[in-house]
Amino acid sequence: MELPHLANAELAVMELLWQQDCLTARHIREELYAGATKAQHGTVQRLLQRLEEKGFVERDCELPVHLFSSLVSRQAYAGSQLESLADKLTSGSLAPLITHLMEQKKISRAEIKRLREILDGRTDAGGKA
Amino acid sequence: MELPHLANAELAVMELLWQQDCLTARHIREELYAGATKAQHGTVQRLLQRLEEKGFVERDCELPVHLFSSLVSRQAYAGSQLESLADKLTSGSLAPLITHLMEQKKISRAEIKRLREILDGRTDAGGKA
DNA sequence: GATCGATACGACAATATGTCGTACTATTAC
DNA sequence: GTAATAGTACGACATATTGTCGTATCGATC
Repeated sequence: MELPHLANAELAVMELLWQQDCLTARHIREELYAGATKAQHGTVQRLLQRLEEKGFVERDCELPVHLFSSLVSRQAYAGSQLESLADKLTSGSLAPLITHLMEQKKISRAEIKRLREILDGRTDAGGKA
Repeated sequence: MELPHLANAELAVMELLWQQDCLTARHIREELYAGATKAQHGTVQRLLQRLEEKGFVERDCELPVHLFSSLVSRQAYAGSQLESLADKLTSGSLAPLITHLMEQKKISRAEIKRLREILDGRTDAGGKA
């Protein structure tokens, strides 16, 4: 996998595309820069262009007003980031990471229950997230 | 927690300090820049200074040759990074991250076993790593 | 005080990122 | 066809981070 890292503004764009199937640049600008006095046309286009280069976003050029949609799911990105974290810090193993959080009581009882269900194969990791 | 992010060279220094209790700058330079022609005195001092500013490293100034030791364990750092990852991407929940890795078969059977043990409280998360 | 090793830190190059401005294109209105 | 409008492409800049180096300084030893 090994997806590149996304910076804040880029992630904000992806957040929108993860919530809605496809959006125009205008739509994204209105969401992201709602109160902005200056029109951030260029900024959004630039962000989308770079996300496209990174392979995170797809562009439908059928119409003159392009439609953008995400090519990488939130989970795929999150998973890849988690993997590289583990690779960098714990020889690829998740155990030390989770052990530490457990010891620090950073994992709630509900979360523990959910994780156990996931590991047991009952992968209805529903909950809210 | 919320520890700052470490860049590659900084992490390399921490790796050494995680392996050995305390080291001189010289020692670190010899490990990190073994084959270097130029003497990277300054570089290492700078890295150590910045790590000190970030609160990752402690300096013992008793002797004129300072001794450096880590203030943040590998696990603490890894845990904090994992937390901010989850906060940024999955509302703080680990379940979606792990679910995805499981679905992608990115987690080995052994690792699953170990994680289950951790969740069950038998926190002898030994293994390697 | 000269010398040697170590520390302190300013400065620079490279990179990444967010932003803006301008040029170009396509559609619509006249 | 041309003007006006909306959208896209992208060069360019400001800022921040990081790795690197060079120089100044400090302390101990001789």
